[in-house]
Amino acid sequence: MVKKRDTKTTIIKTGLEIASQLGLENVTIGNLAKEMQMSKSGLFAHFQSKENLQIDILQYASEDFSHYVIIPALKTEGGIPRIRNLVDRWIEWGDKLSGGCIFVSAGMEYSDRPGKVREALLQQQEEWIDCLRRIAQSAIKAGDFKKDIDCDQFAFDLYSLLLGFHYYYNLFNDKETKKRQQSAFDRLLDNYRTIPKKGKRQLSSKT
Amino acid sequence: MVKKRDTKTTIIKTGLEIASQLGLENVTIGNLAKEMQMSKSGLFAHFQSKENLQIDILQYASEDFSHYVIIPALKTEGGIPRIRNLVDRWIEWGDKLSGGCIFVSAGMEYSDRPGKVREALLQQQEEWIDCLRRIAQSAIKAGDFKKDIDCDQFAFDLYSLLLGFHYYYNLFNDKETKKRQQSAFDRLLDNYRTIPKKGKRQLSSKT
DNA sequence: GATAAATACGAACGATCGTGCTATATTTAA
DNA sequence: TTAAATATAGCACGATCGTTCGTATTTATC
Repeated sequence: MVKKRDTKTTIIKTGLEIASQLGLENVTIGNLAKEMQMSKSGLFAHFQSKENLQIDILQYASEDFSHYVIIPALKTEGGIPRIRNLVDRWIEWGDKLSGGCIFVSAGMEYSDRPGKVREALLQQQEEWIDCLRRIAQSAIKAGDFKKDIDCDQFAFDLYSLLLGFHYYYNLFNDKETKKRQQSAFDRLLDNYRTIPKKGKRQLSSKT
Repeated sequence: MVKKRDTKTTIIKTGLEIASQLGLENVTIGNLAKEMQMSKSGLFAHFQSKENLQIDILQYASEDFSHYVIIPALKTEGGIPRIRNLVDRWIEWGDKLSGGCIFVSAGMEYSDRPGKVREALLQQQEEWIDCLRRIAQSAIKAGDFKKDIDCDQFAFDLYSLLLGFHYYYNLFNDKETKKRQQSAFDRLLDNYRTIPKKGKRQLSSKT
């Protein structure tokens, strides 16, 4: 049993689950300790402050996101297939948490709440958007995207779409959401895609 | 001085401002009373419960939104001009609150938080999305949008875009956000717009 | 096996939370 | 002018918040 050193990780995982449901600011030492069946002070000793706990949760989420979303997507062939793969994994990753993608909810929560937690989140999000931009660039290189597109604009467009998905999916529990997201996503790709042989309108492609 | 009956409204307005910054759940009787320079119990008596206060804040915000966004937009000519007008007002309205549009942040906050506040919010949001749908229908009727479009899909697309705007604008304080939003918005309209004379690609139109 | 370090606990702290109860002003109605 | 209604304040409650401290137990090092 490698129990002891795992305790901190288990706390963080549990905290992540709570954070996705109630928000990162509403992860309290008390309910987290109750969930873990340990004392408040015992749990607290792992982090020295609530702020550290919150940052550790974000850090863990970020690494988990890299592991399950970014790294596998970067192993697929560059271009549109990689983008599709990334989006699929992104949505799947959010599905693992009952409150959806933690970065989406935390981004809203900390938009006007200064402090170290916000700073940590901000840096993660800037890296993530940079990742989206680079993935658009790789699509240009692969010949799937037009050469003169604005990759930052693409990152904005794609992130907006996923925010919409998250909002509809988690607030309304709308079963049509995945369909709508897919439809909007196909159209988004079409706007950046290289024009095929003829000047005709193109249909959305599958997979 | 019609001071007395205004007190409740002032409390609600102040609560709305706090809610937009810290979230609707973090509007506390204590800090709200301090802000209003009155006693907790005196303030509390107006609402009988925190839940009522939160719902009143949402209700006030909804009426204010109708007054400054929806009703004026519906007075402009139907079709794309009305849609542009609506979006402009929507963004302006969010700018009045330091934390941005309350419905966006509250929607994220209550995606996984059962209760009467969530139910009230949910109903408002469904009405709002219905409003977006009807505005798309009016654009069809005006001849600006194609006849065979999915108006619910348009509502999803437009809401997603505004969520992206809100996220970028409030979290990153990115000055380019309005430009990006405008660019994505023009492209969104193009996707629903009736094809002009020739089959050529069209440029985004101004105003 | 002794020792030091890591881990956990119990109890308590001051602060704040939402919410009652009671009393006193203040406004409105008769 | 008085009675009723409304608005506000004061005080207290149990609960929970993040945090500290002293102590016991486990683990790793010599």
